[in-house]
Amino acid sequence: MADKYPHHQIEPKWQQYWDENKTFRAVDFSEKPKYYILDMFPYPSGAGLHVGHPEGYTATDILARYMRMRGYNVLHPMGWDAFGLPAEQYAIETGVHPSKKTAENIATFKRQIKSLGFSYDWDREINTTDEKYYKWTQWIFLKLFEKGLAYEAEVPVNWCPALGTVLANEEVIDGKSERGGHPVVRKPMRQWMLKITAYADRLLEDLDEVEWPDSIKEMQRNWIGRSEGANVHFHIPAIDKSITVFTTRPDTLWGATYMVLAPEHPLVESLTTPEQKEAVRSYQNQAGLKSDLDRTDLAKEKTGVFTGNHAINPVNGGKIPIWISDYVLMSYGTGAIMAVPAHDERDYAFAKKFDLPILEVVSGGNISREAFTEIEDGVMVNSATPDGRFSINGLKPSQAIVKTIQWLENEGKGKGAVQYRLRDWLFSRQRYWGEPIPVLHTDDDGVIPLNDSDLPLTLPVLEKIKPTGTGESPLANAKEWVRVVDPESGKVYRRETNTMPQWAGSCWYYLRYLDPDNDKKGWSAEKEKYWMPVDLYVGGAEHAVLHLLYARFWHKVLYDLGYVSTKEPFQRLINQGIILGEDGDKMSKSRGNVINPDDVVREYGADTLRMYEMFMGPLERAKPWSTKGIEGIFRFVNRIWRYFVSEHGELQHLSDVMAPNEETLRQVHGTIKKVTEDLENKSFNTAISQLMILNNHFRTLDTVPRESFEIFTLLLSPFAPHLAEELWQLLGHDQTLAYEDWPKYDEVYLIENTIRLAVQVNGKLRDTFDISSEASKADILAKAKSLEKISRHIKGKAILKEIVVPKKLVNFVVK
RNA sequence: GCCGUGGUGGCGGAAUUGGUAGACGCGCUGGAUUUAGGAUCCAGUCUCCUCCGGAGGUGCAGGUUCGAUUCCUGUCCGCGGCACCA
Repeated sequence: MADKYPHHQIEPKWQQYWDENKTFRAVDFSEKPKYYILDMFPYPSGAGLHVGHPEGYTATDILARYMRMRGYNVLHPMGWDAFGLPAEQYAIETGVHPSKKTAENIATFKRQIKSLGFSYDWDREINTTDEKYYKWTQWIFLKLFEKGLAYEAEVPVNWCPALGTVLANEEVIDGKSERGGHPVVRKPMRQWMLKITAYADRLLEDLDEVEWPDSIKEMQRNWIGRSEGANVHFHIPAIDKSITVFTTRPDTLWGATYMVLAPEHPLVESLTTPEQKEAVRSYQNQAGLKSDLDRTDLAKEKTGVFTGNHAINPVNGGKIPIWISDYVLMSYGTGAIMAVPAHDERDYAFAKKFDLPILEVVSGGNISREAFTEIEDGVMVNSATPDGRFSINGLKPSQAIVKTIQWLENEGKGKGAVQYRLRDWLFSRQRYWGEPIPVLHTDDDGVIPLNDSDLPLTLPVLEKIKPTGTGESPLANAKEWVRVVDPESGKVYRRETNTMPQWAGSCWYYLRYLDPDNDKKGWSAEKEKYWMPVDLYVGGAEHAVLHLLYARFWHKVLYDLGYVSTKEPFQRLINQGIILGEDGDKMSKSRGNVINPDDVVREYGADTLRMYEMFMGPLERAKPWSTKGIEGIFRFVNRIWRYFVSEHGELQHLSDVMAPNEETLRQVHGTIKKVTEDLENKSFNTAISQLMILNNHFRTLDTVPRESFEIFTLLLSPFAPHLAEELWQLLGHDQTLAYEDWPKYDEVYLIENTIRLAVQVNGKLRDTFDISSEASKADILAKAKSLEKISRHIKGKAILKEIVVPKKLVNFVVK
């Protein structure tokens, strides 16, 4: 009995070989077609790699290796998204500087990733915390600033007193901080914002140009949330001002029986009547105390207060009461709505609660029971101007919308408008461990951007990183760094102490890989033209919206400025599903179901881990880990090894002279076909199962023709590269197989002389039989009828129909 | 609530221009080998029945069809995202 596959020797041996020979270096500019295949780079956490990381990395690695063998010039890089809160929190707790902790974490991640044998071009490794990298992150910020896309604003932010910092919405879960679970309150603060809303339409439209999963595109569309409608002006005689509302249903203007303002609306103060002042103020206070979440939580029951004042409905002169309620958000539209209770569910609920009139203007529903919101089924009624000169009665709502907008525009009472759910991007963080924002502030609140030549603006080394407690970044503690004196004028400036969010570095890293050592530019135009766009981008679905939207936004800005040549950065996208614990739950330390890839590599080797992660099921789906399952793959690897390699380390069961027989040729070429097609479709699990089938076939042969085994080795190599390289060397080759031609199949060998047909009677399977693939329809029917099991079922019955599906089945319909 | 996505043996999963449901792997059962265990190898393994033959079966209920995991209608459940967006 031969030994087990000695992965402890073989895997490090080939990893070293690939390193020393720079086997996977991507060459800029080549006659070969290019293929840029990218992984979402990891945040190197202190916990190290978990088995979820290698899932996507293995998929891209298999494809990268496959594409090299298909003759492509492949760019497949890896790097580190290394800024972020955890290292800063760690520094605050332990006093260890984030740069030190980050370097350690990166070293661990790199060792772990390298132990899996991925074919990255390590010469292009990047690190977002490297000043040579973030110099260019800052440079892009200056471009955004020059274009007027970066601005400062007082905005209410999620202030977490315990962390002494402001959190992004995505870092707040259930009103508590994601890290630590501390309470979070809203507090207005001066912040940097990026005007992503200026690109809303293009971010939406260009989704049509990329090959992404529909679900991700849909999520981005929903996030952008474009809706068409009209802004309509309502006059308020008491204060002689008008309030503009946004509505998607201008057709229902005649049914607007009241108006609602957000409690924070600036006109609330002036239009509230003295009698209502008290009630309004107390409602405003209540609403102000609630976080957004509380407001939506308590939304089941509508609340609100009458301001005492009225507005004039512009279409019919009707006097309608103005209320305030927190179901109207200041942050969307104009912070004011016209309420049409008959045709809007929220308005309906509010009107019922406060006994406000409900007026039907679209017939077809039953407004005594519920709001009728259909815009295709239904007919406009009660909708004409008092003088009768304009009417939409009798129209479908969808037509009435268009007509009403035209009329509003002609009358100067409103205008067609588009609203987005998307908000501008809150871009500053009150943190130390991030890219410094390269601007100076003057005494009089002026902002002066740094010159390109002043970049990078590096982080000062702080002896101790601690929150200022005021909400400012710990950088504010670096007094000498903050104070800048102009040597010529002697003027004193204050540096910006906010830093950029973690998203910043990941918004353009795919460009830095193209030209990682360039210190004159972020990347060269020629290299960008050669390599972009990213042909395939693989990562977790948790980045479906934010990272991908932010990166697309930056890319479009760079496109407008002429720095990149493609409208979209990522042509194709695949989201890998998460790997669950053996118990089917999400892996987490608290559940104790975490699998450490180091343990798996030690016990089974990298080839087994790689193949198991691919064999578990379709890449996109969530799948539970199974220790028994990985042993099955380990057996497969060992069966290959033991059958073909003797205990003396020499090949066996092979023949140089024997030609493959018909069956072996069919199996080998069928496998080439199946594996190739599966790789094109990213169906790694079925490709591996086909390799198993071929290996099972080999093991039924005493002697396997060498040429057949060589093909098997090449087909196996993207999946289990260490094992394949070793076999390739044993087969007598003195160079890596990484650039061997991918095997081609010949249809000739796939033709079967005899085929097995199924025979059904009334659609039920009754028997099967073998017949020449060339047999005529008549022969097939005759033979089928002659089968004992068939004649039994058709005897004495009338055959109504005889169906022959070529190469598949025969079906008799009898009665 | 809305949007997206999925539901197939004991388990992971395979098969959709509609054509033999359960490939491959795990687990399980039996056998070989072994002092024994492990490892390895061979065979079997959707369920049920009156078992050389039948019946049922892809979340559930219907429909279209000679034939449905695949198409259509309704419905239930899991997962992900959004959540008063006017």
